Amino acid sequence: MNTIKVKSRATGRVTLADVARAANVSPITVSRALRGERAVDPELVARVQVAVNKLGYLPNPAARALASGVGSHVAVLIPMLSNALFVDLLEGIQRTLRQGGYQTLIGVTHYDPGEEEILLREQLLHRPAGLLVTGFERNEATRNLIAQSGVPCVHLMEASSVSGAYSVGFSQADAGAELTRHLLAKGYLRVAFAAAQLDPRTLQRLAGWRKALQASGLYDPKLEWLNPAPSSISLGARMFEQIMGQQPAVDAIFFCNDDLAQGALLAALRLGIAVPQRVAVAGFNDLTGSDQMLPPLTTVHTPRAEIGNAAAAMLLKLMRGEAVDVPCVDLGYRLIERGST
Amino acid sequence: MNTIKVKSRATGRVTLADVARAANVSPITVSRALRGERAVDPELVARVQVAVNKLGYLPNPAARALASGVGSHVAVLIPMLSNALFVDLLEGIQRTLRQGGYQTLIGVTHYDPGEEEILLREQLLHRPAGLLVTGFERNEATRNLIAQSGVPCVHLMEASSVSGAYSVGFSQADAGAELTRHLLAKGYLRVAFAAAQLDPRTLQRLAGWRKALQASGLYDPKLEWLNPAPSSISLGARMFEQIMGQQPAVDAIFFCNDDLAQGALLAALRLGIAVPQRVAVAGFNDLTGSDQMLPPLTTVHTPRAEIGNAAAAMLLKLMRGEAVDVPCVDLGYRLIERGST
DNA sequence: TCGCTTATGGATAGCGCTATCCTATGCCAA
DNA sequence: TTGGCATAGGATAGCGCTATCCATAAGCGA
Repeated sequence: MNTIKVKSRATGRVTLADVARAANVSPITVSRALRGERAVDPELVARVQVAVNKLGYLPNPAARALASGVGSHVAVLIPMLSNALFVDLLEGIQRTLRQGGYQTLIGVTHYDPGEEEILLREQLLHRPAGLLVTGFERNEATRNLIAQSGVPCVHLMEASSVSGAYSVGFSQADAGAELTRHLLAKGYLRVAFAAAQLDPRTLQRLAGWRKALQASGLYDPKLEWLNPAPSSISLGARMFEQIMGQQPAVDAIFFCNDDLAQGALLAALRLGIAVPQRVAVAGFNDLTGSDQMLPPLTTVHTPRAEIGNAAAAMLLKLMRGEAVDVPCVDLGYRLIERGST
Repeated sequence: MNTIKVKSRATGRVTLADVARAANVSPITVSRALRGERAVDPELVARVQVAVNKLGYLPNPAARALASGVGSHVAVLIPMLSNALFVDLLEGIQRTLRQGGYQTLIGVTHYDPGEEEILLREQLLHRPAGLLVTGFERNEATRNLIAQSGVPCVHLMEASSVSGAYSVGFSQADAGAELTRHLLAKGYLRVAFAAAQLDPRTLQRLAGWRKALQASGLYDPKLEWLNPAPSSISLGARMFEQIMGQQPAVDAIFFCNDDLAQGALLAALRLGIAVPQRVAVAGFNDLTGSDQMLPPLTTVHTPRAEIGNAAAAMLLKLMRGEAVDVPCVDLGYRLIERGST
């Protein structure tokens, strides 16, 4: 018998080889034409394009990943999705990355360095083309993993210029200090700082608050209210009651996140404590609803969607091997004064 | 010259072939031992395990995907991350899927059927092992894509038993009706329904409300306040002002989502309208902060984390080719009566 | 004219797995 | 004994791309 034995596992999908045949060029030329890698005669590129459109060719990401050793997705590690801040950040990231042809794989670390390490290991297995991580603080193993992986990485939400690292964010410490100075300028003398979760960025805001108070000679460690529990509206309410109960002299409270501050405003309403007359309340991040509170909440607006966009755009450049002129982008913040101070 | 020409693009990572050599078996046996596919002599399995541990072997997902034609991830399509409901849902999904060894790829449709279709096409390119989509309503092209892809799919948040489809959720219509009956039982006679976004599930709750009112002979089309804009706290405030301005006779309002209801409660506070004396307010979903409002918000608690878990577990079974006994799981809901009604 | 470099198309050989077929072995009924 | 059949290991051949080397052509100074 002289029949050719064919054991095809063909999936029926149009492959690069089909396009090559239709365009009458070699497969590698199609590959190069589509990726823009190396120079290809414009006429051939056009022929390939026609064939691609006619056949409806769509590249197979798995094959591409296997052959090139790098995937067509970006791994994003963020602490928590229940903080609206990160939802906005993610929205910006996804939008920009999709336009660049990359998928976004989200890993939620729950603020746990160990979980972050595990997640990163898993993600690295999938050979992401890029990495977006929140802030700079993480355990050594994780830092080494990032460095040794050789995967381009941009750090989110902070703007410190750690040598050789890329980042997009703003100075959390400056923002904390500025909000504190606003309160001082308003005449408040005993400005408490109330925080939950105590992640690195919260602690930077704390440092900013401390610095501003110390500069005015008004710093007092008893004004620090730090609670490691997760941030939430109800925790804000509890902390407010606690502070007012134990330190009646406090005349302003800077909450490290708007959800806490919103809880505090609701608690004040419940307890009949006048804001801002009896005590002023300020938040951070300008989350949904803060402008609807009673009174509307003074806060600091942070440009997280823009940070997501900019970080993704920077990462796109890095993944394409293009040069990034400014490795550390500071997008600033904006004090928003409302009725609560 | 008789040197062997080696042009290795080897990545340096431990491959299945390395494990096979170390365990002194063939590569395919390693593959089978690790996947549990086909029977393999327990002794060989043990030898393979030892080799895997010694070498620290980790399978390459891209190679697996290319060879088998199916990826090691699940695509999830949800409408929006800014509704906390979906964040909780996602958290449940991710947790369960990760334990099953699958990655989660999130696509946000922004409640746009066209965008859903585009996202699905993109995702299908990546040959997901499974699919999780929100509800049943989508355009025909998208439905066909799902059906023709052959990818196992579970529908989230609804519990209707569409033939042949898998779903985990609860009856939105029943929940809407029950909350309405609660209001009627409390003696309210002119119960308005105020909704935004107007997605399918919202409309099902609307239908439930309608049915309950009609059953009591209290239905009046003028009590329907439907706004296609995205749901938010501030929109809730605006809608509340509008309703109270235009229909002073209304004595209770059922908002289709807690964010609207929270906005309404804040507006009531601002306007000096007593809740529930002058008008009762109820929400839906029991989102964060609803229990902290003034007065605390009556609402319907929906088990979205559990829905995520259960849907992911069902999908895991389907992806493994196991039988699913109950294709349509109803996880129910729970009326939570608080001070606002 | 000869080399030399710079473009550009293609042949070849994998990337690291799994589907598929084949073979060897053991067990049982007839 | 023999055939039938289930069990389990392995050889082979891809999956659909891209990295790498090679070949050919063009440009150009000496």
